[in-house]
Amino acid sequence: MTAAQAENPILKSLNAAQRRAVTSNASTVAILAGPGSGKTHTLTSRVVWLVQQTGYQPSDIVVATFTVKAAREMKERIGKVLGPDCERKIVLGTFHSIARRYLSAYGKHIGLDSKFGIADDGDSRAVIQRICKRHDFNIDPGYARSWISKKKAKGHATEPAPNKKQPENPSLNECYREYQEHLERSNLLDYDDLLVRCVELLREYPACVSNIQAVLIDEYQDTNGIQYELMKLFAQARQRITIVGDPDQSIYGWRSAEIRNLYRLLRDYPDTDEISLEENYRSSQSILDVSLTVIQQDKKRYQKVLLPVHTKGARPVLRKLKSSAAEGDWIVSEIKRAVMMFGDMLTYEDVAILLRSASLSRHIEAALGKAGLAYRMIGGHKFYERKEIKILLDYLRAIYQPDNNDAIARIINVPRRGIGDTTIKRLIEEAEQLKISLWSLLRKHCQGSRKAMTKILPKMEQKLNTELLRIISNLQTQAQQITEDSQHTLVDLIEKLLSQLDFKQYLESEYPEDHEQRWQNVQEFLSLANDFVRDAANLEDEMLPEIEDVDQVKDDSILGRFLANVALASDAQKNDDGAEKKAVITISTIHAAKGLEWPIVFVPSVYAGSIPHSRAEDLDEERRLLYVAMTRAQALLYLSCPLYGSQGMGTKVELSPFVLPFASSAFAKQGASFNRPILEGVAKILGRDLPSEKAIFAKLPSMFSPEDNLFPIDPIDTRDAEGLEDSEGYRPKGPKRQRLNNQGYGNDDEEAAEERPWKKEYSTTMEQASNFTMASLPGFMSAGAHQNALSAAAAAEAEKAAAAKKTVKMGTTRRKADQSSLLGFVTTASKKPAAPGGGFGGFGGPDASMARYQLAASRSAARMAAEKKAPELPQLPAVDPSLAKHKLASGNALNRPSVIKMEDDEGSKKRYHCFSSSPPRPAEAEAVKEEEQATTQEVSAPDRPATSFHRTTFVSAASRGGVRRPVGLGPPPGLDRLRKPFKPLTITRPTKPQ
DNA sequence: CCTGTGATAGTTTTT
DNA sequence: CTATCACAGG
Repeated sequence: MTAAQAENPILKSLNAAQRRAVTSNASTVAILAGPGSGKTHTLTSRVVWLVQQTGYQPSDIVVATFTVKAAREMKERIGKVLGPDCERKIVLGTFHSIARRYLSAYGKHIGLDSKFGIADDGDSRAVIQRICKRHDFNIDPGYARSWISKKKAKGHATEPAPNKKQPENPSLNECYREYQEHLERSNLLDYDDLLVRCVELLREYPACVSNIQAVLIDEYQDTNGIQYELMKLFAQARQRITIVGDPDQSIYGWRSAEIRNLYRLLRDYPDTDEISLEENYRSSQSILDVSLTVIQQDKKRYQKVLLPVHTKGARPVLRKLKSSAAEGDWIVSEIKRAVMMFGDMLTYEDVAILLRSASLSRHIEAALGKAGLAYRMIGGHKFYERKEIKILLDYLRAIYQPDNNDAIARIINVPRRGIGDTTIKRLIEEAEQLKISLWSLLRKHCQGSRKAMTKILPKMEQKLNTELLRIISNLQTQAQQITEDSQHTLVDLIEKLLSQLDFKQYLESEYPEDHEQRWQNVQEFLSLANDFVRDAANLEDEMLPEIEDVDQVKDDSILGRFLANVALASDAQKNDDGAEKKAVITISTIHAAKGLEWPIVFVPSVYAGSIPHSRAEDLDEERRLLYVAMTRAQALLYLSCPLYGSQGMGTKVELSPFVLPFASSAFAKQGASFNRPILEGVAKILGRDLPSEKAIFAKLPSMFSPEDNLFPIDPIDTRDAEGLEDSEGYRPKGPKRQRLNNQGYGNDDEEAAEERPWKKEYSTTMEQASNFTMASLPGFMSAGAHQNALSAAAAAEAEKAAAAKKTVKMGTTRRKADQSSLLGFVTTASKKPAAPGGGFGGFGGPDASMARYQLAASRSAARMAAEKKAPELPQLPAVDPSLAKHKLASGNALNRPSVIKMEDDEGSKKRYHCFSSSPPRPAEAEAVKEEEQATTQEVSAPDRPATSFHRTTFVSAASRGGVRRPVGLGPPPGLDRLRKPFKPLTITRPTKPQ
């Protein structure tokens, strides 16, 4: 066995503990492992092992993950080893998507219509809101929603604990009941229902999982009660379960994840083989050290070993910045410095900026945009949530399920049909009262068979009849004709919908500013639908295995599956086939970053109120969140904290309590010097070849600052440092703005002294960066790049002008706007990957981020201009404003040129038509300098009124923490082993296979 | 009485 | 970016 194991290629890449986990014969295996210990790799390998060595059929294996991304990645990895055939057969996906598959195949056994739809967030919210209003319930609909969700997510296992002192508001139960009733009537399941109903199914009809040999769960610490039940039920035939998890990375408590499930598992399966993975292959030792310092503040947690395999590496940095804007600028400068100083070894692709909440990205995006760095945003807004897409989806949902009142309600007046909110609301109420669907109410009314009580003006009725009703019923007919082999496809259906709605024209009239971009989103949507159809047809994806004597329903229509996919994936698939990979910086929420890693990680806004979030209920979870963020870093880790929060710039902000106690001892105050040993250390961690010193220095621009010294290390808090300021009256403006107004040098000395070098160095660097890139510039530059360059130049000019105003003399000559090709180089460079200065290369979608920046810029410029009553400049946004909202995970979509035209219908049906790499369309107008200048001011000193929103910080959050005790680590009754579930590797119990 | 518009304030994390 | 409010116009 051992000899054979050594030969086995699967096992070669594993260490001893991992190998034991992969090959364990125990029927239940619990793998506990810290970050970076190869959890997913181990789990994947175990799947391979079970197929290849144990001989299970791929179709008899269930692998459940928590997020879509994890599912995709695992699928890919398994496919690589076992081949696409296996990959397809394994039942692999998120809990929700697996549950949906089973429900649509076997749901009829529990009386579920197989054509059920999935109620998304918006649906649930709308329904509950309506119920609350109707009954005048004195509850916050949002609260009711989460209350209901929690109730469902808990599952039965936890239920025997209703003896709480708090008498629940009876209207909550009533709300729950009605909500459920409503969903049922519309044949909808919400996210929790998918799991609840699936549990029901597997209980009552175990035959449909009688084939299951093994169940594997990733990120087990994030499972909630109902998912635990689901896991057990999936495994009910053979009881073979493998779980992987890390309690320290449990960050989904707010979604009812229960760490307790670990103990439950050990209690329910006493023979579980427990394995810890202790080596960390990801991060440098010093990153691990600091991360551990953070997580160890949690006294209740179980100590775990994290053995670094890498060298010490550069000390993690905790940087204090003056303002959020400065924070963004510093991040940019530090990214540039790192990329430069490492020669070709690091690209922008290696950098991630991780945020507690998506809304914190504004400043970061502004700074990146100003510097012309492309980025991709993960988390935050979803493609399918875009207005124009949502409308189409609601039409499709109405076509698929006319009884979906909420979908109908949202499209009744889109495009405008002169029917207002009040009428719609009344119609819904009437339908609900009659216990019929809105759709049949409308149809009956228009056909004259039954007059609606609600007054419907003839004009409305006309439009309803000819537009809404006709379109939907026509398309319903067509939708029924869509089968695998007919020439009617989903895409045709959508295209017909588009033309019947005159959607393009609708967008033009509704969004005169940015209809083009929105129309392109629609094209993207078509392309996604097309991809979906192709994948569904070619791969027969998602098919559950046939089981003897068990019949499943297979009429799962393409449309239904498409809609389910949209609801469950909630993010457009990243389609990197063919499209050139672009090296761009990643901005992500911490939650969305789980399971991922980057060589360089920034965690900005580490202040109380952000992390821990002011509304967070569970402080330990917030700490774990920070721990997760920090442990994403492989080689360089930077935390930062501005002196003033972003909200209105007036609120002072305190360093997060999670790092405060050892802020100065554990962290460096500024970015490390990238000397040779450091560089080599990083190269070693990443397993990359470090360019020679000479090669690196040859590429450094002449005035490049090799150190992190462009920003003061201890920014001085002007307000505190100078008591006078306070007595002179507090002005709710940004610190910088204040300074500009306070030109006098009286008691401002300290501030001025601190400020001068900052500004000066900063602008110089910008120019420098510009110059050096420009120097090596090849001739070609795309229009879009040119435009970016223009605005960057303008911004730089403004920057300089601002600096000049402050009597700081700049030695450099003024650069003219059209000299700006530097950024053009960057853009062009991405097209030739190995171009010299490739460090700066990967700069794929500058148009996107730049455009966002510009948009924000021109808007605020306009606003400021208006405020000042200055003569308004012609406002021609150079780029479609909608870009600013476009946070599609794949940056590609952003770059889609507008060359796609409707008449080009040959091309528009091709698969890649949306991923052309041709240059962006020419600018429609040039940025005007004054505008940009205003912009720069705006960026550095937003002129917003101060709000004291962040009052609620650590303390008050703590006091609220008592309300919901983290489900915890309190020792479950009895069994001693439950209290210390994971022994070190050395204590190995004999395992008895069953 | 109803619809459309403008202004304003508040925005965790995700299946 | 979106829910809510006040107001003008149909």
